[in-house]
Amino acid sequence: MSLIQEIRRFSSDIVGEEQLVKMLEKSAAEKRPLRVKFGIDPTFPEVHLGHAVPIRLLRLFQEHGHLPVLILGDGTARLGDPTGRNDQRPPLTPEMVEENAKTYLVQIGKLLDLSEGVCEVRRNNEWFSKMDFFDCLQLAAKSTAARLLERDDFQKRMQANLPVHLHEMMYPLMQGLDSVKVEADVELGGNDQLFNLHMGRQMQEREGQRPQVCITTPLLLGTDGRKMSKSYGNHVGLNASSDDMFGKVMSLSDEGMATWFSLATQMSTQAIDAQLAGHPREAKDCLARAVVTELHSAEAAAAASEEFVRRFQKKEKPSDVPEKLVAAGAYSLPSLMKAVGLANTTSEARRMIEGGGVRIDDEVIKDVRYLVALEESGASVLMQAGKRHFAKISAE
RNA sequence: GGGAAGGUACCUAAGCGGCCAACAGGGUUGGAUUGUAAAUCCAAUGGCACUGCCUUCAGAGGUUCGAAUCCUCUCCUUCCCA
Repeated sequence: MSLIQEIRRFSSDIVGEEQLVKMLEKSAAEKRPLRVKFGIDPTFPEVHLGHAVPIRLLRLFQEHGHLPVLILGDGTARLGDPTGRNDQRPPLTPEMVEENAKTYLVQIGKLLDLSEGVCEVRRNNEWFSKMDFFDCLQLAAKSTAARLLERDDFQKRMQANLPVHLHEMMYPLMQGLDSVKVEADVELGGNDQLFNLHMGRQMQEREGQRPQVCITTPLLLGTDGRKMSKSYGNHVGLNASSDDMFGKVMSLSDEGMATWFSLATQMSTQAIDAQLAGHPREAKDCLARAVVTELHSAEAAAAASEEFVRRFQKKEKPSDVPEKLVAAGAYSLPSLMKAVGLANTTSEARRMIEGGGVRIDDEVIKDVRYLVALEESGASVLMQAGKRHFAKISAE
């Protein structure tokens, strides 16, 4: 399959498709790689599979000899992309951003070769930190209020009588400036990024550069069918353990499977169709294996699958239960649960107990005043809270 | 600068002097069922040394036996006019 065909598979919109075809031809003839920009703001400590879709497309370009320009938005992260948001997020401190930026590189490195020569990693503070107020004014002069207010998010917020802050309108301009600074030929992003990508294209044109081609990738929805986001808890982190990742994928709704197959795995369309024709559970197992294989290993995937069957289909205990040590003594059950982290508060622990969700050594305990006797050093009990959480508690 | 409407738990949103830890829906959590899918049903949903106690209804004061509810000031948001 040619590069352009593969690109089409992973994209939902290509602005300047004809231009892209010509660029690819020219690049091949002149042996000059295209500069393909992808920017990500280190606003959270975790990168998830949703982010992985454009990254995978970026890798595709890389495999074909082009140069990924990865922008870690340590400048833009301070502001935060208002896309899809109807509230302002609390501003991040430079320290938090730096912390996140480091882990981002590790996580993205699982999918993309970040070695020098085959990839360019930039931080946009390189230019934003040097701009003074008048530079900012100049940047603001690059667009108009009407143009920026066209954005869907802003429209919706204004209709709902919610605030739209001035600095939020700067975000697309900042992202556009990135494109100018790195002289991007192509920029990738999720399909909610179209507006921002367009801005880069326009700004480059104003600066006398060749406008970038904008490619957006379809959105990978979270396991519950909503937009994948950490705050919904429906995301699959690239850093997640193999068991966790496998379990998350298995909890995916059936409707989402087809998209997940095509966006989160490397499988061919034929292989995917074959899977989808079978039992949904088997298909999902195959999907989960594929995902875990890419981010961990085939062995880890096989192990995670077995573990999953053992735990949830056969309802056996997990093969390794975290062990917690406590001082010898008798404990009231709710406070012990809080102490070992199976509940956030004792009230929460009580609720679980009353709801029949707590077992000690396989026996359901419904009495909130139950005392766990761990008087002798070395004594231990197996505690289960809910379906997934286990702890082996031993007395010191 | 002038005028109007608002700020209630994770979100939406009732309550407008005692029956309020606060209606309802969403979400979340636990349970049943199941393919840890969907759908459905039940329950819980501020904290704690839990038949009680403590801290909440933007913030600070005040009125009252008693305030989320009334008054004063402050902070924040939106809308209209300039």
